[in-house]
Amino acid sequence: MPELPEVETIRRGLAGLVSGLRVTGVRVLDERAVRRQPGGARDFCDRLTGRSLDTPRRRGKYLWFPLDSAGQAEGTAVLLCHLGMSGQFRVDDAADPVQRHVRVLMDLDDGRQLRFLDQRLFGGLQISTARAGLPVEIAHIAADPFTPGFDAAGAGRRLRARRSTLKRALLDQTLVSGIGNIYADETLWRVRRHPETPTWRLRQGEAVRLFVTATEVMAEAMDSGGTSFDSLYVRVNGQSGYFDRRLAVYGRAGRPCPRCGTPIIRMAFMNRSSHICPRCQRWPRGVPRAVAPVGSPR
DNA sequence: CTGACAACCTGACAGC
DNA sequence: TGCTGTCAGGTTGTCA
Repeated sequence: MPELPEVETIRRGLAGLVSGLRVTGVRVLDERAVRRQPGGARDFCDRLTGRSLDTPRRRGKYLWFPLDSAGQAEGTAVLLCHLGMSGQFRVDDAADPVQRHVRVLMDLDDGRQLRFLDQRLFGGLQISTARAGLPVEIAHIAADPFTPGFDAAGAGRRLRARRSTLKRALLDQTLVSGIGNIYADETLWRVRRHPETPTWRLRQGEAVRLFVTATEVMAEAMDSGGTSFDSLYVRVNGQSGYFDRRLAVYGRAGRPCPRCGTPIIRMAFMNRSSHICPRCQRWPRGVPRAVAPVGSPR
């Protein structure tokens, strides 16, 4: 579900609701939501209780709250969060009924609760340490296009140095972070490139253009509050995003391409799907369509 | 370095 | 009605 625009929408919502509030109590309703915490749920609660949440930060699809940690020598403690496929944050009155799939409840000192929900449990929370402003677990994640000082030219050079294909490269969080399946497909449609185009085939200007386009798509999505297909992605206040109305190809197989009217097709990609316009995004010249399985007849 | 694949999970939906 | 299979926005680790 949540890619960069959704995570950023959530971050902004949380910034206005919980920044500066103190966590007075923590309840882990499903241990799997904190399985990345080395000391388990007990350790998670101990390390979070009594701390104040600073304004949340984000890199790519990761979100974290610096915790007030004056006097800590070896780094700043943070509450690190990844939403996986179905993670959500909600801020509710402590007396409000607890929604389905709530995994962690955090009491705040203004009488409300920060609630972490996650249907599929691919996401999770942990208490971590930040060094140089970055939680150590995500030091390997590349900057995203909205990171101050983002180097599009450098990203373009690294993309062209890869011996891979465009969609794989766009999804690679160690090249540029934040882009997921939706925005990769939308970006490739805008630049009229097929997902299987070899990375080394782009000229430098085209590679930079690819990331600039991805940035534009995601900025527009943020303006719409993100993309909601169902209740698995909603904002902190429960509202849906509405960028789905602006999608050109993702999830639109069989519907007309907004540019040329040709029906959009869905194709298998890494146990998932790619959505393309077969007319705007031609198969790259000289690239074999498919490799015949070894030993297959004729 | 690159790719393929399994694993981590739940639930909605289609088809029989 | 109920069973089975398929699919879904992501990341990580292992193996070739």
